[in-house]
Amino acid sequence: MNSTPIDEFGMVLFGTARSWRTKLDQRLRPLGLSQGKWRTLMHLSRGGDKLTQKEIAERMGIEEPTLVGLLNRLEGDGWITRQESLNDRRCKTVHLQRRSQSVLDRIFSAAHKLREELLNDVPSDDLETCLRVLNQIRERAEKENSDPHDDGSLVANGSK
Amino acid sequence: MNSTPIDEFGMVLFGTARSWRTKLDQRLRPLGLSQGKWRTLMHLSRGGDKLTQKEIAERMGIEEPTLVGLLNRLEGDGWITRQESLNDRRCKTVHLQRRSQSVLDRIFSAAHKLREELLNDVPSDDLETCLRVLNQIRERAEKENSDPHDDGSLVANGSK
DNA sequence: GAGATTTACTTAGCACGCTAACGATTTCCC
DNA sequence: GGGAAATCGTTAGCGTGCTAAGTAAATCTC
Repeated sequence: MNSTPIDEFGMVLFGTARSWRTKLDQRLRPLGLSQGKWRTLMHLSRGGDKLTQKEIAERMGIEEPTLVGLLNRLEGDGWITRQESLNDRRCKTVHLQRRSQSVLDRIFSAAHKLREELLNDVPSDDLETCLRVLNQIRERAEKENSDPHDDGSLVANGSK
Repeated sequence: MNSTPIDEFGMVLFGTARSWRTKLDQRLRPLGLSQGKWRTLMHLSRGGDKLTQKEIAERMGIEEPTLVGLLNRLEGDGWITRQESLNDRRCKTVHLQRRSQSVLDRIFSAAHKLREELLNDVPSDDLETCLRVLNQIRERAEKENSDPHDDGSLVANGSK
């Protein structure tokens, strides 16, 4: 009645993502970094000193208030600075401090090493299939909701 | 230079899991439920009124303190009760309230419906491959760490 | 050009994951 | 049997995600 492969797909997806994240957290913790921090630094590094907070949040797939917290901590630790934009005083651009490059190298290296450890004996055909499926699912999930008949009629008798 | 399929695998995995979770959160929110809550109820429903908190946490793949918070909220909302074990007074068993069954039905149904929406046009071969790969990754990631020379000296002159 | 709307960042408050450390109980072992 | 160790639940404190609502600046509209 339950537990078709499809029924457990979500659970496996969540579990795998959590395990991966936890592993990376453990390895980067000695550097004083966490997933949110290194992800932010990575995106900044790719973006090249001219991204606004809005743009960074978009690239990272998180909401702006979440990014604010991350940037506050990164600024407190001295990895980045915020700077008001000249053209548009609503915006702030975010800049890596000079000392951040060395830590970025370690981040990229640790992340790459972990990926290799986790993926090295997965056949590359399978990996590509998996990647394609995941991308397909994400696109579908992010599509603005259809929800043809989500019908509020589910009532939920009780609770809070 | 960058973006081999392998290099983005982690990002895609995280992103897909987040999108899926967010979608489900949105749909179950009208019921006053969140991912943590419905996952807990589901596991309780499968476990059948005799699991201790420790066992539930294990099945859910979360730590005990995390479960404590979830159970507090579920108890506050009247979905479950805690009961001291007779045999071992350190343990508590967790029990679904009668009214929880109807909400469980809706949870299972909403989760199943979402899975179908997200997965229905993925070829089942691909899906199985994907599931197999994910399970393999998770096992690898959860394996007690080897980490033969995680040594802080990783330095990585070279960047990515 | 003044008022309404939109946009960018922030604040406040919640959910849920973690580790570390504590109290109560049980179990282990001499 | 009695002290050490292990086990179970909890509390405390933090990180990272969210939504809702607030402030300041830019833009749109009349």
